[in-house]
Parts: sequence; structure tokens; C-alpha cells
Amino acid sequence: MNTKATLKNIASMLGISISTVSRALKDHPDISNETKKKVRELADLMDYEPNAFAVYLRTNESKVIGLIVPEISNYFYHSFVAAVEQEARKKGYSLIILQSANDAAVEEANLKLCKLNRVAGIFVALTSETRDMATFDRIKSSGIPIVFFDKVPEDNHYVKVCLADREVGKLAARTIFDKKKKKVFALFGNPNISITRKRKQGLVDELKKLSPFVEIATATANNTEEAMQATLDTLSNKSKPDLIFCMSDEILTGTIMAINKKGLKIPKDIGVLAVSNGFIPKICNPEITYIETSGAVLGKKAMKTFMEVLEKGITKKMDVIESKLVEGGSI
Amino acid sequence: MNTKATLKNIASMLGISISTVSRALKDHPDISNETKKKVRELADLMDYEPNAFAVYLRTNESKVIGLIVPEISNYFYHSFVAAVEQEARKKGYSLIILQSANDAAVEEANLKLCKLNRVAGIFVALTSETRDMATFDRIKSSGIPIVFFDKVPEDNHYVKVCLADREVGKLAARTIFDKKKKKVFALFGNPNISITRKRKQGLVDELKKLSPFVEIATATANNTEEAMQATLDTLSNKSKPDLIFCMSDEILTGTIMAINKKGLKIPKDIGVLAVSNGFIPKICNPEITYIETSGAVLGKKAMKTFMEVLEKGITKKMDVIESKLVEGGSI
DNA sequence: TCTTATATTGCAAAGGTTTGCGAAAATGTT
DNA sequence: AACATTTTCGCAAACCTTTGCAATATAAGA
Repeated sequence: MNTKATLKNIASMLGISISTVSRALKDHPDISNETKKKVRELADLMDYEPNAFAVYLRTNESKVIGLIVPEISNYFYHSFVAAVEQEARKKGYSLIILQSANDAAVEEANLKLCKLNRVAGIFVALTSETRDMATFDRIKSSGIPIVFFDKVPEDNHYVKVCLADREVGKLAARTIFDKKKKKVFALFGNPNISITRKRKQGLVDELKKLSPFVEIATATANNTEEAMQATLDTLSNKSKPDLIFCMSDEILTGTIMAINKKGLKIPKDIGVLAVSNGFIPKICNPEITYIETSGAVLGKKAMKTFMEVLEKGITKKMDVIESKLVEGGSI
Repeated sequence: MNTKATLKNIASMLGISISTVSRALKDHPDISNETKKKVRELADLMDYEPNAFAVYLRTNESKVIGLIVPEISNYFYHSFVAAVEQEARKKGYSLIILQSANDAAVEEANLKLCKLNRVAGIFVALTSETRDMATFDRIKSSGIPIVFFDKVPEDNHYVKVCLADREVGKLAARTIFDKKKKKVFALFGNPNISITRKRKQGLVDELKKLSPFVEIATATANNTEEAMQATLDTLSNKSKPDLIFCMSDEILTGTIMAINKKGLKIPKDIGVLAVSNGFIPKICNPEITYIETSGAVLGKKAMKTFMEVLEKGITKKMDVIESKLVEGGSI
């Protein structure tokens, strides 16, 4: 390994001072063109890159964003992550990605890690176990902006970017009503998280409002496996529902497996309506009708909000993404 | 914000020197238990965390790993990412995740970013466009270990972790032969990457060896869309194949969509055999028979290899993961 | 020629940590 | 009591960059 490419080495090789080199490289007006040229040439030759750690240490501004999700390998989140990564790069940021494995303790450890890495900001989707927001509050008050997305806290003194969850529920209700379904089995995720409650409320309330004659049964499942089991149970009843509503891709996956296992045909034997980003619905036959929730769109919005927070020092805000119905052939 | 939690502040508050505080916190034998206790208590109280950047600057050892994939939101990779993240955390590392969007230029930019962030090491799955390994070589010779996974370079002077691609092809061939299929349409990904070539070779050669009577046609597709189109074209021929082999989940997705569009039934009208991590095969009806390739397993292996490289300074190595057949009902 | 303004450059401190080495204090040994 | 050991701690340099301010050189003006 040759001499390391540092300001110091460049300076000594050129017989000028470190500060001159530093300024030359950032095109500071104080430096003569001649010197700039010399410096740039040698810097290029040596493949100089400023030491990000030293820069941070001096400027106290890191260009890394922490991103904490319950699980990356999950339907919605990886498209969110992909979008954020892309947007972040455009702004010169990189991403440190952490998974909380739906465990509040791991989530806390991850927060620590973010703090330790002095990230410029943190994006978080809460676990369903998260009760205590104290750590978040501490970090926030230590000056690191936090943007919550998707699984957000209910209090409104945070910066949040999420889906119009209640509207999602309502839209589902209206679809069910329009399609004249009479007996609905609605399957939700973990009841602790706010999006579950909101989607459920939206669905149930709106459905009641639209018609007193639609029967609705609800259940919750924490993962695909449970969703499959719950669906199997329901389908074994003497009086089957005529439509199953699935709150998420995770749930939908389990439901589809169950329906397949039972040998039932969609939509002849049973209808399916899901909330999804569309990937799974589109590989089914017939395609599943779904209410679209795009991780990519949410990701872009989240990054935009983050930049605003950074620039304007906002501490509370709630951005909401609208959803729309995408018709397949499953109802 | 109170006084910042730094060694300096702790030292001055306790009336001792910075070095004593530093050593006390890492349980250095030179320091008396009494002092250690005092220091620890105040440090806890102040919520002290060492400044990672300063530590790095001093020690030249960062605890961040760079991970570059063509796309996160893709079938195989996000489970790989998830696994690596988990293993990395156990070892005290965090992950910076970058996407190369299957663009060699972006890949290069990402490499730069890794270098700039002085990562401890880099995991890379090459894009199908990557021709020039010069940047990789430069980084490697600058002392940053690189572990290639899945889409690896062919030269054997790199550290690689990959699937037994040729074996995957052979296993597919044996399966096809066992199931007595006569007319195979094999759909592969981008022909530039080595795994495509290897899988194809394995399949074609083995099939020839097993029986001269099996007809095989091959095609390539760069994405789901192209795979669907290619499948549609084949299925429109007067003489349909009796089995379609899909090299990856991406391809499989397109093929399934095409089969659905055509209204064909699996396995009655056509058989399907895929290489997959199992997720998509399991939500199909009937479940698709596939040769398993687990991103999670590969991820664990990659992390293990990385630690070896770090500790023993290995510069060339090739780890291979075996695969097995998982029977569904699609053949 | 002397002053004043302008264009260039260098000095040095700061940011927080680690660590080799030397200093001081405590303890042990005759 | 004099010396040797051991225990405990502090000094200061180094890692690399940024930046306010001072310094020097050059050009312009009188």
C-alpha cells in the first residue's frame, strides 16, 4: 500500500499546507487556480477521498440514516426500503438498515446502535410489542430527528408518514357493499398496532353505516401461519363466509394457502379482498382484488418528509398516503 | 441539552484525566476498582456512548459492513439481507445497504460510497452488466475485504459464496428425466452472469447424458415481464412443451402469470419446475415443485466466510451451498 | 516610494478517542 | 529506613479534517 491519500500527505508532497489543500479541493475562492489545479491532479492520482469519520468528527454532520423495520423480508417493507435507499442516495445519504425482529428489546438495541453511529436521522416502523416510547423521546430530544412510518405511534407529537388506514378500511367496506357480499370474514394483523385498529374500525363502522344486513366476523393473526389456520377454521364452519378480507400481504398469503388446501375456487366458492402492494395479488389466478398500498410511494414520501424535518426543524407532522382499489377477479 | 457525554466531560467532572476515564470504562487492569466504580456510575448517569467516529479515526477499525445488491426488493436478496443483518448484529457489525439497480455505473458509485465510509468489508452480488472488475480489485488491494455472493465473478482469485449452480442444473435435469418429461422449455435469466451459464450448462449437459430423447429449448429473460412474454410465446406454439423450467423466482413469476393468462392448468396442461426459495411456489395451487435456494442459508454462510477472511486474511476462497428438491404438485 | 487594498496561503485549535510511556503513590522487602 | 515493586494514574501524540484568523505576497493607487 502506497502512502495513504490524506490531506496531509498531499500537502507535504506538494510542499503546501493542509488547509490550502482542503480549500483547493472544495474550490474555495481564496485559492489560486494554479494551486487548485496542482492539488486536484495529485488528489485524483492518489484517489483521494475525504475520511468521512474525520469529517463527521469535525462538522458533526453525518450522512447516514438509520432505518429500523420489524423485518426486511416482508412484503411491504422491502419495497419501502428500496425506495428510501434510492431517494437517500440522491441526497447523498446512505442507509444503515436494522431489523427489530418484532422484539421491543431488539428495537431498543437498534436505536442505541443508531445513536452510537450518530446517524443524521432515523426511520422507524414500530414493532407490535412497542409500548414504551421513552427511548424514542430521549433520542429525539438529543437532536436526532425520527420519522415514523407505517406502524406509527398514536400520539400526535411525532413525525409520521403513513397510509390513510381508516380510509383503507372504509374503502374495503364500500367495495364489499358494492359487490353485495353478505357474510364477511375479516382477518387482521396484530391488534396492538394502530394500523390494525384503524383499518378494522374503518371497515366495521363504514359497513354498519352502509347496511345493517352485512354480517361481519373478525379475527387476528400474527403471521402467515396463523392466518392460514384462522382461514381454515372459518372455512370448516357449516356456514362459510362469502368473502374474506385480508389486512395485509402476510395475511393474504396464509388465506390463499388455506383456500388452496380446501380446494375452493376463487371467486366462485369464496371471494377475497386484500390490502396489498399488488405483487401477490397479481400472481394469483384469478388476480386478487386489492386496495393498493405502495411501499415505494410511502418511502419517497418518508424521505421527503425527512428532508423537511431536517431543514425546518419540524417536530410533529402527519403525512398520509391515499389508497385506491385495484380490481382483480377475486370478488 | 446538558453537557455532552464525552470522556473529556466525565473526566473534568470527576477531576481525573481523560485516559483514566477511557481505561476505566474498558475495565483496564491499571485502574483501581474504586475509580472504575465512580466513572461507571457517572457514565451511566450521563448515558455515555463512545463516539464511533472518533473511535474509528483512532483505531482505523469500523464496525460497518457494506452490502451491495442489484435490488433489495427481489425474492432472493431480501432474505439474504435479512440473514446477514442478523448475523452481523451478533458480531457487533451493522449494515449499510446499497442497491446497484443492475447498473454497473451505480454499482461503482456504491463501491465508492463504501470506501468513503471506510467499511470493514463489502458483500457484493454483481449486476449482470458488470464487466470491469478493476474497481473491485483496487478496493480489495486497498485492504477492504470483499465477499461476493450469488452473482459472483468467474475468476477464482476472489472470495465467493454461492450456490452449487451447476448442481442445481443437474438436479433439474434428473428431475425432468425421472418425471419422464419429453419436451422442455427452459427459461433463464441474463446470460451474462455466471450463474445463468452454469445452471444452463448443468441442465443441458446432464439432460443429454441421461437421455437423447428429451427435447429442450432455452430462452433468456431479464425480468418478470420478459419471462411472461417468452412463456406466452412458447405456449402459443402449435406444439407446446410439457414442462417449463424457471431459473429463478423472477422468471417463475412471469411464467405463472403467463400460464394463468392462457388459462392452462398445472400440472395437467403443463408442468413447472423452478429454482426458488420456496415462497412463491408455496402460494401457488398446486404448489410448484422447486429446487431450493435459501437466501437465509447463503447469508449465514457469507457472514461466516467474511469473519474468516477478516481474521485469517484469506483472499481467495469459494464456498458452495448445496440445494435440494422440494416436491410440490406442479409436475 | 509609501500606503492601502486584494489575492493567496499558513497556523493552530478543535472534534473525541486510544495508547505508549513516564510519573507518582502505595505497598512490600530487607 | 532505604530500596525495590507494584498499583494507579496523567501526559501527549496521533487519527484526519475544517475553519477563523493571521501572515505574507502581490498589485494598485497616490
